[in-house]
Amino acid sequence: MSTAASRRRPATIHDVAREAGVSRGTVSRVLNGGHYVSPTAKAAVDAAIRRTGYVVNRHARSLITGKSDSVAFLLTEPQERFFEDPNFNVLLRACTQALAARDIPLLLMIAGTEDERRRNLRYIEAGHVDGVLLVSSHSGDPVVARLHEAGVPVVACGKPLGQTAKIGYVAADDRDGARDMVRHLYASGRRRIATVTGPLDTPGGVERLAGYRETLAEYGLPADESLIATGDYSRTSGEDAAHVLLERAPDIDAVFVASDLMAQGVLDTLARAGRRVPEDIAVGGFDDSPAALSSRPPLTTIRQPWDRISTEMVRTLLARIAGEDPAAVILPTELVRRESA
Amino acid sequence: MSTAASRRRPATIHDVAREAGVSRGTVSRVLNGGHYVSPTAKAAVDAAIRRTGYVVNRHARSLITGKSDSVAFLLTEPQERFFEDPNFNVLLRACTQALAARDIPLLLMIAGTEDERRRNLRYIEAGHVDGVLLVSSHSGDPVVARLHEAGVPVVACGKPLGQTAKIGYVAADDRDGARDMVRHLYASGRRRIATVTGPLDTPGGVERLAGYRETLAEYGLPADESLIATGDYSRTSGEDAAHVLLERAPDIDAVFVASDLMAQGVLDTLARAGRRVPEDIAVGGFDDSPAALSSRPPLTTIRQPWDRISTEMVRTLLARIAGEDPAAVILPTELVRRESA
DNA sequence: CATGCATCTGTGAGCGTTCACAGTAGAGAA
DNA sequence: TTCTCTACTGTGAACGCTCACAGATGCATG
Repeated sequence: MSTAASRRRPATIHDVAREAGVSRGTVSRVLNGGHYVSPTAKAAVDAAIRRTGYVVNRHARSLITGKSDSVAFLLTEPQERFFEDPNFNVLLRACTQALAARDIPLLLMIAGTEDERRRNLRYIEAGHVDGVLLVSSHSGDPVVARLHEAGVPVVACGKPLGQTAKIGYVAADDRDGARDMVRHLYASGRRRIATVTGPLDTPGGVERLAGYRETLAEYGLPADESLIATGDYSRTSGEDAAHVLLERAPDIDAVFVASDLMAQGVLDTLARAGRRVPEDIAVGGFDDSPAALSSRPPLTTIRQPWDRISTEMVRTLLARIAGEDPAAVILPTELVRRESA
Repeated sequence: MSTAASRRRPATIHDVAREAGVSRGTVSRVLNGGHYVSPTAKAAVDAAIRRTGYVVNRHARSLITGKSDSVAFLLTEPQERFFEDPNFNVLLRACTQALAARDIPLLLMIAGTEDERRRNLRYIEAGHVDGVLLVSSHSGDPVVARLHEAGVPVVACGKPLGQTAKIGYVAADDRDGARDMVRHLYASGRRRIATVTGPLDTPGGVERLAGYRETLAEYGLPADESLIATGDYSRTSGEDAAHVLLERAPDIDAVFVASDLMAQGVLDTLARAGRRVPEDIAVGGFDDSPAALSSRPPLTTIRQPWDRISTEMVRTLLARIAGEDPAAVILPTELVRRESA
């Protein structure tokens, strides 16, 4: 068994070449696509690789190619959101797997504090990764500019706000999703439709609000600012926002909430205020997170195609690394009807 | 500004040496601890590093040292658990940050399918990472044996069941946590205490059940097998288990559930069956996940020290990589009293 | 028969480090 | 003085790979 040799010292390209009776160059060519290699040579090399258990040493390769064949998943959120938001999990998992399919490892980086931000940027700018999948919803994030300036390929999740630099991104069609939801509320007979927005320095905050406004205008409903409350995507901020709305406009018959988590908070407040959902007030969420199913009643919500977002992010980033120009990809959302509206 | 040079081609150790007026060797020594370097030379090198913006090329270093200065976080769970279980998030985040503090990148690997498992093992066995943080609760996982066999340092999260190989791990004291909870239920006057266990091929499944049994015995309560139902940590399995229990033993006055998520399911079923919590039946969970707070009523539960578990995993793994023998670390849990019990 | 072109192959050089080793200088002991 | 020891420094030689290049072969073209 020559496979036993794989225990002691890992086989090198030399070992494979000797085993196959060819030169290093030929083995290398087989490894990199097999162009300009005769069928016989290729077969011999493949067999030798199998026999020796050879696996390419990525460090040696990277040293000369200057590429690392790895990608960073950089999260520049304050920590709470990472935990509370199930979308991050789906995103992270799907990105990992989409990359794994291409044999590219994913380096997970969390830049919550200033110190972490510095460390991670240093690492990335040193060229230790070929590209960055960026999750950073808040605008004015200095990281985006730094990365762009350093010439590192970046693809963001969600449109980076307030960014002069042209940077690729993949996002769900927030605005259209919001429109769908408000249309649905209108179609079920609601006319006093309020909204709880996300933070207005996030794309989800502004875009969903915009969709809400457009749809009201579309139906000729008055633009009443007292029907708009702002939250921060947390459950408690949903509770607070609902209080505000009930006080300012007790006659509302529907609320479009910009996230399921906040919608849960809204449901809590509504229940405590004795309002029945959906009989008295319809509630629409956004995200189709697990919370949407476990809430009482189950939330009608907007599903974002997180797995497609992930695969598109990976695809776009790899294209960017290969030299393509940055592109924006907008993916459609889907209305999920449950009992709350 | 000599910093401008950092844009074109990254500075090498050569550049730093020239800039500082010393040899490569001296720069290298400064980089690796600064032993056998005169104060003047060190100062000159430090200044040169700052001026040139030099960052060590890890590939070149790894090529010669044979170490990668990176660690894999390997998840061999079926996908659902990863999403549903908030503990994974805390664990992943804390591990990432504990490693980042030592400038060690974390490679996230998910081995759900057989194909992914093979790919990841190949990568790890090729020596591309120095060690593995393993999250794999089910017993008989071939990955554990493979990694151990390949001589890769591994630290598992939770005690690996059914493993002959001696492998380091870090875990919360499941058994003791379960004892605390059952004692708490007993102290509040309950005498017909049922339990919903986790899968019995997971440490959390067997250990928490063991703690339950021990405590009943401790109080001289009869060991009644009809009071024991098994779930799979999912919410729906909690619902089902509660149905089973109510049917088999309608007179129960308390349930110790081996996870908060299942406890939520139990609460649902109990509510539908018209049983009041905690008046009729007390419910105790396990994990202190966000679900514990958002459920009605809020769950009395057992908190596992996930941040400490994470830092201990990282510490133990690094020690293992440095040559220490594998060690088991058991960390204490904490009873969190809320309204459900 | 020379020429060109496409296909295939081997050979050095070098990527940016670390490591082993040889060597220097200065301090203290014989 | 001479020797030894310690602190420090510079110099090849790797590490395992890819890349550019040179050379070889076969086949069609002029």
